[in-house]
Amino acid sequence: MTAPAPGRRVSMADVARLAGVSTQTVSRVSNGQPNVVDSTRRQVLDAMRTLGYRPNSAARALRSGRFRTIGVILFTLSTTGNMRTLDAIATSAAAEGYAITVIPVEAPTQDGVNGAFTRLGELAVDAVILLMEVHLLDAASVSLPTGVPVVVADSDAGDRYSVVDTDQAAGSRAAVQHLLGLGHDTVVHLAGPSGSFASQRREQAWRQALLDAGRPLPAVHRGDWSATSGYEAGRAVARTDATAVFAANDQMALGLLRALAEAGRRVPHDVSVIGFDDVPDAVAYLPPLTTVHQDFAEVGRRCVAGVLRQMAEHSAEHGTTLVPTRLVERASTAPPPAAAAAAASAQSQPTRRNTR
Amino acid sequence: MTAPAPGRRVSMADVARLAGVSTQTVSRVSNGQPNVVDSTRRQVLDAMRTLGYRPNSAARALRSGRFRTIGVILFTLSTTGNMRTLDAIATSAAAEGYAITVIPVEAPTQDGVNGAFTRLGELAVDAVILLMEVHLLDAASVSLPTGVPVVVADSDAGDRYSVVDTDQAAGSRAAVQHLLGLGHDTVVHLAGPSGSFASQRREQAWRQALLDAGRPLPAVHRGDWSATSGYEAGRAVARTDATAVFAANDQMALGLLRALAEAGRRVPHDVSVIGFDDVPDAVAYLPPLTTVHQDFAEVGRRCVAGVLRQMAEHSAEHGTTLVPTRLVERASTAPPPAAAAAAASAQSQPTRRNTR
DNA sequence: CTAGTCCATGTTGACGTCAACATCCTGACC
DNA sequence: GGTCAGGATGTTGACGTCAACATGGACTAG
Repeated sequence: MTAPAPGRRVSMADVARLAGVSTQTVSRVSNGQPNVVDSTRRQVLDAMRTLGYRPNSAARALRSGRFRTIGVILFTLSTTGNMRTLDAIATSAAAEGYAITVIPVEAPTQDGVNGAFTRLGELAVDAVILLMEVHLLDAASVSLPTGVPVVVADSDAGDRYSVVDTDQAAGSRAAVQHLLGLGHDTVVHLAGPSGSFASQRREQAWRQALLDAGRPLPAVHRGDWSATSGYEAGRAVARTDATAVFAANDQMALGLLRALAEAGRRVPHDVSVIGFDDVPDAVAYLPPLTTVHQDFAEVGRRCVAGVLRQMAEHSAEHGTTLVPTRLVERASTAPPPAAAAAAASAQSQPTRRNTR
Repeated sequence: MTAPAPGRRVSMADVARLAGVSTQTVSRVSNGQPNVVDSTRRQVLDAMRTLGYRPNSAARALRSGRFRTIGVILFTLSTTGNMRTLDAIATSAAAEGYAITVIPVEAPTQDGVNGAFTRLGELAVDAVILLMEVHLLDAASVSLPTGVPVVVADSDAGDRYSVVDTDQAAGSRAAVQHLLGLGHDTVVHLAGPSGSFASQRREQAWRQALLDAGRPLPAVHRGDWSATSGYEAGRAVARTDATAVFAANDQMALGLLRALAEAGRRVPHDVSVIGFDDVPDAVAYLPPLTTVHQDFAEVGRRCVAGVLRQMAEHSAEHGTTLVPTRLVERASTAPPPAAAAAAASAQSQPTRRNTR
């Protein structure tokens, strides 16, 4: 009989026996090679269907040295950015016939990263996408296996790795300029954690934009990306006479909105608020949040394209690719109270700038 | 020389040559087997380090028939639930020495599911976790490869598969009873899409809870889980005299809160709102949202435990495991206006129930 | 009619690892 | 000193696939 031993997976040999051909012919049919006569091909396909044949990817990988799999190393899926980027990575990798293996790092510590890298060495991946800030990578004593293409997202290591990132600086600049353009004297910044590269970049761009416009530079409030930390910072902001706040992400902006509402400061009438990310919920915040849209999907696509290119060209290119942002105007920004009042009293007078 | 050919990965043979032992001894050291003398072991380990040896997982998998990888099939990562469950799956799988391969389904259509299942057949996975509603699975004409352990999350197919799910019914009941306990006459429901199993379960439990309490059954408002749809529904709710709303998820509750605020209905003073999920941001909503906490991490852990158990026992068990929920009381629920007024005017009088 | 060409199909061996079996060495005990 | 036990180490082959080469039949051209 041609029935394979029970409990064993169907192999090419089983199919070949049933179809009455050699395993090589089965291989050719399986890989869609052209030099097989139609009648033979049909026989083989029939046999495959009958037996429920599935190519053994382990044997294939062993033979070819390629797993058709990309590893993604990240700390947590529980941030909007990581999740949406991963989604895009998985989708565009699938389109190229690659699978995605997720390698979580238990804790954002040196040990955690080392552990992930050690596991990585044994994992069946052809390339690696790092979804994390590279200074943690530097702290890791284990280096990446050589010869494995790597692309880093969300980092500043363009001189050593291939990096894909959102254009944090341009986005932040757009946010500040939008507020200044509305007539605000200056813009307060609610920054992310000081250890975060994205946070640093946004903060620096905010500072530079104010400097370039010759505006006063208020003290920085700092959160940890969470809505709760935004709320804490918001209570402090509410005690000041700030008229415009640029929050480094939407979640902190959400907390900020709540703190301002509780303090009786109306948004955008008394205070304008702008966020960063454009999370799906931002449109439903109270009020709907003006924010800087990040194209995470594009970041993910470019990460995949990057590692595939490195694989194809056998190169270890480096350099930074910046994905542009887009300002999404909703209802949380408006001219400052004084400017609005001035505009109301004398509509002809330009309200480019006002002093308190 | 012992240097391996450039471009080739280091194999056991290379290590064996450098250490002056057989490949089998290298294998033994690599797998931590005890019957190797210390001096030999040291030599081998040194050689491994020198050459940067990493076991070839393809060869290992080919030999053992096990990939130490679990496939997770899902439509999108862009829902809180999927993302957090996947995070937990990845973490607990890693703890057991398993990697996670993400298999995205392009579209929630029959074709999309079929495509994913076809790919699955060739993928290097030992087991599968399905993060999707099973009615789509039924529509798929391709069946799961036999002999592969499967666990389904978020579904109702306990009679055919091993299912892990949140206890939707108990959570919904708790939400309704919380509101009734505060003195509301009845509770309006803002349901999820009618095609969703989770949505159906929550809606049914809400209905049953009201029936059990002998309360009137208001018409159902329906959204699509998004904050925007919650806002639309909220505008409709605001035109009614409803005093309590149970939203089927937090995002819709967020939109609902905005619609109520815009309509001048104060939460919780005029209208109480309760959500479902307990997303991290819920604490920063305006007001902070009372909601039903889902333990996605536990769902993920049990999914992994389930497939591992099936692998170990070589069984294809089925049945449903329910993960309990927890009501988180924040600031969006309160007694209804009439009851509050009555309580204020006559504190001694019990306010169990009030009529409009 | 024969030499030559092209193409379908078959045969062989190698990818890297590890289980099973084979061998060899050390040391204990009579 | 000889025998034997037991542990360390080596040898062989198989897992499933596919590239490279081998074979052989059909058809063309001179």
